[in-house]
Amino acid sequence: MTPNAFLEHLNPEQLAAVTLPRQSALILAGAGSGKTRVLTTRIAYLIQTGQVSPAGVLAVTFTNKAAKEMLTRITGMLPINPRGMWVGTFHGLCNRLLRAHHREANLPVLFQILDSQDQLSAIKRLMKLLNIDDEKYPPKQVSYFINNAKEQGLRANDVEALDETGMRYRDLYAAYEQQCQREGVVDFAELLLRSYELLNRNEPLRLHYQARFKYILVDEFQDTSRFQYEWLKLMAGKDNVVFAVGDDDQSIYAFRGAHAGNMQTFLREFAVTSVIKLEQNYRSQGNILDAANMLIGHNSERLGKNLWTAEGAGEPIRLYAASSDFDEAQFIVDEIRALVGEGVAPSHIALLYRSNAQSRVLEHALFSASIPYRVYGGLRFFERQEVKHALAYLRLIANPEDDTALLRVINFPARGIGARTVEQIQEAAREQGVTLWQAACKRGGKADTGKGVPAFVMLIEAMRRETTGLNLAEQVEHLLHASGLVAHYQASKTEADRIENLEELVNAATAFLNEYDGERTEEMPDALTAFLTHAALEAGDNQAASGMEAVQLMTVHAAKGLEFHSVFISGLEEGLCPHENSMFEHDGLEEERRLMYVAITRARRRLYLSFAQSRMLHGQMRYGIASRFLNEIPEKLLKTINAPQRAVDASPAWEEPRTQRTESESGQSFRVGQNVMHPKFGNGVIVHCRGRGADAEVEVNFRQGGTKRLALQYAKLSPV
DNA sequence: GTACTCGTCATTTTT
DNA sequence: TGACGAGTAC
Repeated sequence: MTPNAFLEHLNPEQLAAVTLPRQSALILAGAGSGKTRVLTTRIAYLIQTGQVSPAGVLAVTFTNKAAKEMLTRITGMLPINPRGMWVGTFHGLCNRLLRAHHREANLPVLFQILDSQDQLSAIKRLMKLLNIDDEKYPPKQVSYFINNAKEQGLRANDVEALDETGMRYRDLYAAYEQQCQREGVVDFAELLLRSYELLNRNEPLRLHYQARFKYILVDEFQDTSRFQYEWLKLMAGKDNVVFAVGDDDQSIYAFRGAHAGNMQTFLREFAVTSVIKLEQNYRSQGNILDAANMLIGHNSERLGKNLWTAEGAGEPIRLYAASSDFDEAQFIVDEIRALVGEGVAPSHIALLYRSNAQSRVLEHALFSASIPYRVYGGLRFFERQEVKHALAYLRLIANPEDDTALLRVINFPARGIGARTVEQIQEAAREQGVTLWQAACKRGGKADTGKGVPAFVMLIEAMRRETTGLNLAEQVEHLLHASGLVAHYQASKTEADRIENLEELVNAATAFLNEYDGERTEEMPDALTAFLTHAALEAGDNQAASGMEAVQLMTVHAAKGLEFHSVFISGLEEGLCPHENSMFEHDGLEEERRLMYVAITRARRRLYLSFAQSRMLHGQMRYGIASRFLNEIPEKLLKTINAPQRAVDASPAWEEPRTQRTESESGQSFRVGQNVMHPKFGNGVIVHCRGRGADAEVEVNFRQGGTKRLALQYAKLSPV
């Protein structure tokens, strides 16, 4: 291979980014502009030209999937062993760091990682122990408080408590931290905070890593949190360079801590002189890009970018105004049929929506039409309860002091250890300042009954004995049976299908083992711990097996990074998209607009937008008006599809049928769609009319205040 | 211990 | 409307 073979098909901006001399840079990469390609080619280029060895590269991504993809692409370009490179998520890299230096970080060798579920149950457990009212202090709030503090780099005694409640939360944080430390577990936020503190405090170590990682590359930079940015700064030190790739227009995760403002801060603090914009889009046709550009142009806080394509305008964007959510779904089904008839593969068609609840109507319509579909979201593999139970046994083998794991399975499958007994153990453990396991061991009783605490202790000890010397997959296999989990689910009528997942867990262990043996590292001496870490850090796929040709249903968030031949964006109504809750959030509307932008730019060739005038939501009929975002797309790009007169949307039988217009007693006439003014509620749009004369009623969707039903006789409505 | 009822709640989600 | 958690009755 010639030195620069992989540079050949890059466009000028991509090439400039890839071959940039050693300096910090910000690559503003629009949707579909070849972002991943630039990132991976940059790494390959740096190594190929001898500017850095693989060991000098640190690349951060946001999902494990992205990390994997990156490694695959790099090794596809260069015949190198990727081991030396550090490519992974923030959490994955922090884990690696803490494993390698667990002693300095004050952690046990085999520390375990708590996922959010585990964290919450650990908090609940703690609060029960401390006898704290969980009505007054909801465990969810407590976990939010703790994670929030950690995200700001604050330990419990750094937290300022302004009042009684604040003090309570702070104390809970402190107690929680003690509990974690005692049990040798860390939560997600702790991974980041602990490794930050480690590097910050330990100068030789910090200098070591700063000397090592000459080049730091960050993917999806707009999704970094404030603390992750601080972490990067610490890692980079004074001399290293950061190559940040991101798109402020695609920042849709502010609600979980992403801070797109990091981009501006980065420009300033790293004295960035090279900002390269990748604006050529290789995905969508012209009309789609124009719509996206026009829409996002309504946002004010932007670094500024305009996507363009070398391809033609393509088809117009289709807009459908449905009378109801049911009608909307029916329309989508009809169009999918037509598309598939034209030869579009179902898997290249996506149905996007703002919130998961919207999928139901769509699923129903698809199901009735016998169109195969697949819904993304929901439980992931390692989050399933049967898998969690099995993992808890694994965790106990690795470390019986893991109280969270112990509580999970001490009586599952049921072995006659009731809540009262568990409380006694907890009480004893608290009094003696020991872990539950130690307390359980001390607890006397007949062990030969096969029941009760002694039997449980013996079971775990026997498991430890019997699994030593076995490989990971064999260990998993063994304890699935020894624990009684398999027998339990086999005996159950309703949960027998969970066995499949348990079997899948053995497969996952086998697969993991194969990979792990190939890449055994100094940081991960123990396959069992490595597997448990893998399970916590990477929750696995949302659905077990699919791969079948099926239409793809998902939220807009879940669609980020994907592309489809045809995309349907449904539910484009005020209150849904933009979501009503976003109105109270800082930057809320702009984030919603970015969400819409992400949705639009998923489409390659065909894009459908639709909204429904009525929609069943939370068991109640809601009447909506078209999303403001639709008005922000130039009409010339849209082709409106008229609603065929399907069945008039169903009103309950006891109500007057709805009409398009009505007249008040005084003879004033109103029609659906008309803008009106109300002295108290302000401006709004009529969405439905009912009755006439003295009975005349209208439903008005007000800009502020939502939908109201008003009797014309009393309401002082005036046309605008 | 389990099966049932009742009440509550309802963006978006990765690690 | 419907999913889930807590609490209650057997």
